[in-house]
Amino acid sequence: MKISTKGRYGLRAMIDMALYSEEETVSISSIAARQQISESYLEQLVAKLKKAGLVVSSRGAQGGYRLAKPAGEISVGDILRALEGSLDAVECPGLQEESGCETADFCVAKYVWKRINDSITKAVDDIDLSQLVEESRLVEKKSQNIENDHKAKTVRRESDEEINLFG
Amino acid sequence: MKISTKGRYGLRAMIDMALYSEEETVSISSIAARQQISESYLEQLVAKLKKAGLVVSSRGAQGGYRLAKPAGEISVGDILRALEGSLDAVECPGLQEESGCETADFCVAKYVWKRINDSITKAVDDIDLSQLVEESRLVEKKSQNIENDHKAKTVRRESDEEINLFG
DNA sequence: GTGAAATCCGAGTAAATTAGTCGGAAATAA
DNA sequence: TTATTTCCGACTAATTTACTCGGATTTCAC
Repeated sequence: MKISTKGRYGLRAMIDMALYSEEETVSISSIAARQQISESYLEQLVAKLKKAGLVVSSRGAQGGYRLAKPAGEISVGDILRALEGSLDAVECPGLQEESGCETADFCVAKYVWKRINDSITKAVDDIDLSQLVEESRLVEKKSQNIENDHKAKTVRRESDEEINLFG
Repeated sequence: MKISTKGRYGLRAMIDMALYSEEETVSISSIAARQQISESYLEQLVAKLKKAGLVVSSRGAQGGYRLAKPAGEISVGDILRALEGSLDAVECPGLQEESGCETADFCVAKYVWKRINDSITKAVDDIDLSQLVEESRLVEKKSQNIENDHKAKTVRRESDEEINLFG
């Protein structure tokens, strides 16, 4: 019942790309360095993201990757499904019409599986990359402000917004 | 990102027990037969449920298992956690205070993991065994009615209630 | 045109997890 | 006393995870 390193690293890579790929392409090696992920492993993950049409690449020196669409059009669900496959916690045949499951008619566990699946789907499809990029810039700004020790009130307001968005 | 056979079989076993253990204990072998689960494997699962205090046993001939508390006091979350361990899809150290994660301050992926974890927790803790027992009796009644081909309107009303409960 | 920097591609692999099986000891009702 | 049942630990095959590695191909910069 865990999201594997594929999904975990892959989402971080996509956030990284969203942050850095607006003007130029970013290389696997630069993402790997920033995110502390093995380069050769990340290569595989990005290949899946490319196959799913979430990123585009340019080969050769100075090449790299960019998002294939605006960050606002890429949901966390798109990313995780590209890397992990179906996010359904239970692939219960009883949930389909004409199921192959003999006990489906009497089995009420399927309602539980459906609820869990639906709640996961909703959670991941409600967040898109642009929200995470925004949040990321907010966090960065906040830590800068704390370092500089000024504009305390502004910081507090931004922090509240963050809670509204993700709390 | 899947709930394993432990959780899947185990929940079905608990529903079965809730349906049949009100008056008498039920044996592993009878659950296994009804639910089409291997007897020796089910043994292991029920041991976990017992350890978690969800069922009690009586040994020897005519022995078996019963729920340790009323069905209404046992949530699906209790059952699945007893069998699967933590249901968190990501055990992200950045979600704890004083995390060991170096990049936690800048990592916004953690908000995603928190959301997913919370939505799963809510989904499983909102359903208890008594709801599933009720639903199960409803489904059984419905199929009896369909067989007998009468009381069609009553059936339709009950079906609507079912949708309200689990839709 | 040569070299360095990149993506691209497939194969291989150690470790962990899953989904069980098996054999037998201990308890208890009939 | 015997059949039924829980209880317990060890074992195992298959699958999945989390990578690594070697090399082919493309393209920019000089």
